[in-house]
Amino acid sequence: MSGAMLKDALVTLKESGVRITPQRHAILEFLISSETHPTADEIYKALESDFPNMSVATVYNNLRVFRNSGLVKELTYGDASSRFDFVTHDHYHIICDECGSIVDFHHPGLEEVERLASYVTGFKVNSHRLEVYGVCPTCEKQAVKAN
Amino acid sequence: MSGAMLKDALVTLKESGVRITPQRHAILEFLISSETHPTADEIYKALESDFPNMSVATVYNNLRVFRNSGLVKELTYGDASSRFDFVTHDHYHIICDECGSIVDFHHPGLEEVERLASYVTGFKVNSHRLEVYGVCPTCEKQAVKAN
DNA sequence: TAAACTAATTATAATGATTATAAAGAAGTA
DNA sequence: TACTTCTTTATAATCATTATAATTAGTTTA
Repeated sequence: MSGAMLKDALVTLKESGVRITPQRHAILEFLISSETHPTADEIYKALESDFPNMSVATVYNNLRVFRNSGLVKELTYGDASSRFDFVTHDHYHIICDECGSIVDFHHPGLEEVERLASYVTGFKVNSHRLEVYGVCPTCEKQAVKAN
Repeated sequence: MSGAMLKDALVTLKESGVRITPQRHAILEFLISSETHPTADEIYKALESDFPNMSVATVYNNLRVFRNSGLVKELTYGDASSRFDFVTHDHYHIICDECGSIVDFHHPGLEEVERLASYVTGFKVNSHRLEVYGVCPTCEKQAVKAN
């Protein structure tokens, strides 16, 4: 079923006039199979063995292409590098304050919040971003052990 | 009343053992009076005339100090520089996709979302981040005019 | 009030993520 | 197959932010 997602993504790209190169194929495939919201550099390193000559710029360029096609979402957290997430169905992220791990969770969209924001500010609303922060079970366990 | 906010902030700092320097005083004052969620560089430039010898590092250092004391919140948006927001009472931000302007709005906290996220993922929740994106009235007017 | 202790500031260099550039290579098409 | 155009590569540049080390200045206490 992740095979179908890849195929769909390739069709989407082709339809918007984007050429399918081996590098693009590999980056997409890696993103889809990945559970970990990788950084550009992690993608680069993961594909190094298959593409020894690939440039980091290629990874960045293509992530931008994918983002512009709506296939990939960029997650930014100030300090560190951006992370990239293949868009499947809508979900939110919860992020561990200790180890930085990112876990998906589903929740109905926050249309009510969007409506209120629009009403109060006069903006025409396009989208929103929500993240929850906390401590993941693994880190919590270690904290308990340490006491 | 913004004078009271500054006074409170200075007390908070003093109580946590942070020295009050003229630079810190000025940065805080500027942040409180500012409506625009400035970047570190904007703060630096704004205070240049009063503190011709101040270093950019001082601005960054002190913004970190203020953040650690809970006085200031850092807003990160990937591409550009971080923006800094003096914490008054809880509010969310709505951001214009066209011109980047940031406007505050108030909404009851999303405790329900936090609860669900915690339940689904097993995380101990600390906080959340919510932003709404759209087009501000000014940009909307210009878009209409352009058609 | 002045000495002493320690933290803060300054100037500068370093870091690290991301982007720009220009030449070489490869997709897609007639 | 040859052509056109987009993509990749390698490298240098940019820009925000942080580290460093020397100097300066708050704060405390006698």
